[in-house]
Amino acid sequence: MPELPEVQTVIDGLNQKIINQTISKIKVLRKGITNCSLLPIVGEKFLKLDRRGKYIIFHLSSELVMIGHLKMTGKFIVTSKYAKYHRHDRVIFFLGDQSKLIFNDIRCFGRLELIDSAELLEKFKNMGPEPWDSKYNPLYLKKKLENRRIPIKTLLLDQNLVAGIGNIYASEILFEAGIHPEKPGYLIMASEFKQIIKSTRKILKQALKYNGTTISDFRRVDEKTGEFQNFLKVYGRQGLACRICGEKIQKLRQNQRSTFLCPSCQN
DNA sequence: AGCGGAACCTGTCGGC
DNA sequence: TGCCGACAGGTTCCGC
Repeated sequence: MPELPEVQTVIDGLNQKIINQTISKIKVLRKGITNCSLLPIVGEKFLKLDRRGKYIIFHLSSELVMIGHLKMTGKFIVTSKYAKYHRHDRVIFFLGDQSKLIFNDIRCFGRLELIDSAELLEKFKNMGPEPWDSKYNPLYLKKKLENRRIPIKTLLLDQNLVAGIGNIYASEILFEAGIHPEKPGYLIMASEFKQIIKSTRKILKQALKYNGTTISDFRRVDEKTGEFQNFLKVYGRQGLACRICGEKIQKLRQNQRSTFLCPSCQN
């Protein structure tokens, strides 16, 4: 479900609801979600939230940091402590103000991990720059892509290249950039590096503005959907007319994942 | 090192 | 109606 815009939307929602709240009790309803017991953070407060790529970083009033990843179907929902449980609720944090923070995840791929704050740098040391970081620049892309034989679409999904892009936005970014998703890294030209960076920022910024994309599972912290699905130009539109040229949108399989493109606008 | 495929889980949808 | 396979926003591990 969640790529950078969805994760940021969740963080924005959580910022309004859990900051300065004390954790009074934690219920873990499913094993395998956490790397260790969450008991050490009972009694602590949520002080501040950060995002790195698709990870949510919960800074607490202690040396410990909780790191969350939603993977495909994870959700954070804040409701009244009296709201009934849902089928896929996995971890519940009871908060001081009579609300509860629920980690709900249909497929159980998502994770909540406690680490020492001193380990944060180490945790993300291999992750690529954020899309708005000046380190994400044409020279950087040239260095990282010039010897790669695999398709640019697959490369954009590599979190060690650039952080936060997933399967929906990879297709949308390459459509915006006018580049064919099967073009291998080493054949990308200098002008196209610039275009990829520009398109990455433009698409992600638009998606952020509309609170992310809801295809099926993604929900905001208040359970509303995102709205960017209404603005997708290729993802999920196979067989429909390209909004620019009228050509039929195609669907491909790359590395066991769907890719969408306009064969006439992208080459 | 780079690359492809399987695995991790659960649910839904389409075809027969 | 029912069964079966394919597919779903992600990441990691394994083997070549």
